[in-house]
Amino acid sequence: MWDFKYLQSAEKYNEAEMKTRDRILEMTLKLFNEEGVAKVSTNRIADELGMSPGNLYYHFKSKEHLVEWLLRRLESDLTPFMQSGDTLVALDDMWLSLHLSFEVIEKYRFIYTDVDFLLHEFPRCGERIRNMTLSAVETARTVCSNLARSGVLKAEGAEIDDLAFQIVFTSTCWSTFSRLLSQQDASAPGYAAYHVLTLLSPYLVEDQRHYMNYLRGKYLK
Amino acid sequence: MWDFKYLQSAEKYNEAEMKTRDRILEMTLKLFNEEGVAKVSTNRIADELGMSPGNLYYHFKSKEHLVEWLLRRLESDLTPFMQSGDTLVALDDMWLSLHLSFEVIEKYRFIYTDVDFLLHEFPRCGERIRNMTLSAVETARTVCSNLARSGVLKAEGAEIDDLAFQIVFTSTCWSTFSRLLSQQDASAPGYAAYHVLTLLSPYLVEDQRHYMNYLRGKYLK
DNA sequence: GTCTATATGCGGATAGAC
DNA sequence: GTCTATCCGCATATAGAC
Repeated sequence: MWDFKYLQSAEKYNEAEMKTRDRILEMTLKLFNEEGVAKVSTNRIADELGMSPGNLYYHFKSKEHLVEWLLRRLESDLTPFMQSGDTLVALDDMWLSLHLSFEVIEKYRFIYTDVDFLLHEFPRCGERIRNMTLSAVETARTVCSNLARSGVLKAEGAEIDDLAFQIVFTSTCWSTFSRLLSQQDASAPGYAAYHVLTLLSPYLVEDQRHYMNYLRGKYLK
Repeated sequence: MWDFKYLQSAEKYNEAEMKTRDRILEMTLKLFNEEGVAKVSTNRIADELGMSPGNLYYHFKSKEHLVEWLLRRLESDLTPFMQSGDTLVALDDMWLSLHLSFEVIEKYRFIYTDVDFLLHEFPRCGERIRNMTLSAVETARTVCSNLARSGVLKAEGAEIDDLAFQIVFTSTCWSTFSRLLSQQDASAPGYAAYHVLTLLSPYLVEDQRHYMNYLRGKYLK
């Protein structure tokens, strides 16, 4: 009987805690994306939530932990794409996968626009970002190899390596560059996909290139 | 007679002042590059120079002014390359121009690695960086057009625009990405040139592509 | 030009009451 | 879980003596 009550109250306890934790993480993500990690203080985050700084620190014991948990979320949101390397054999599959992963990246864009700050300020987070990026290169290489094997892509050896590298480079740095070029930047994820497809374009076999130009065109309304 | 003396002393005054100003700017550049604008305080810069904070503020009345003067230097170091668009008709010329401008960019890399912070913290500087980048795109477009006209490059219209855009994107963001991938990063400017040449590669006419692969190869010791 | 001393405020983070 | 109050340190920037 009180077992049940205990469980209930434990559940309630967790639910409430998770709710506050999530509210904090969501506000943190919003502010970090909008104003940058360096400029947004923990006090500021608490303020915007109508919450005391003490309470925020009850849930996350340092600013670094806020970054770390957001990074975990990014990692887990990207996992499906990182594991799909071998299932992508057609251009269509690859395009969809790219497009969806850019939406994830755009959601956590501060990780990329503030990467240099994170590298210096929170080395442990920097290490995670580095590892994530390195395995993204591996995934991209696998995808390109498979596209080449299935005859969609005409590239070999070093060309594939360079291509995979440039795809990840573009994915990683695009938000920084697009924010530099214009303050209002709603269309950023679409253009990232556009530019990655542009990188692939010259290596595609003729008929696939036409199809891809059709896909690319859709990003330029 | 005291006219002369007056001039002399005015000169001395300026020499001394310029020397201190330059020492400050050089140390600032070094520290900003190594640790980021957000992390390096004006007190820290003064400390490293064995100088008082008051003295530093006598020469530069705010942190923003330090950034602004370094930005001016970057702009003036890049000017020759920005104006050379129409004189580059061979691949060789373009390559050399690229290589040299990457050395300049690498020298002021903090401008690029901290661009998002600068955009938020010092909007006036952000505006300058944006304008600089936009005119770099214009220059790149001119260069690509000329290479196409002289038969080195096989590209037209939208392809040239995309290419120019990607060249500037790569130049701008390369240092951020290379720093993400490895802490020790001496070879960064070389690799930036390598990747820009890789972007051009598929659009070059046959014989030029072989020559360019030779150039690219030199970056991979 | 350069220094010492200092104003002023905000940053991250903690203690202890409720 | 949440709040109030607060510690401590460092940041930018200035005043005024030398």
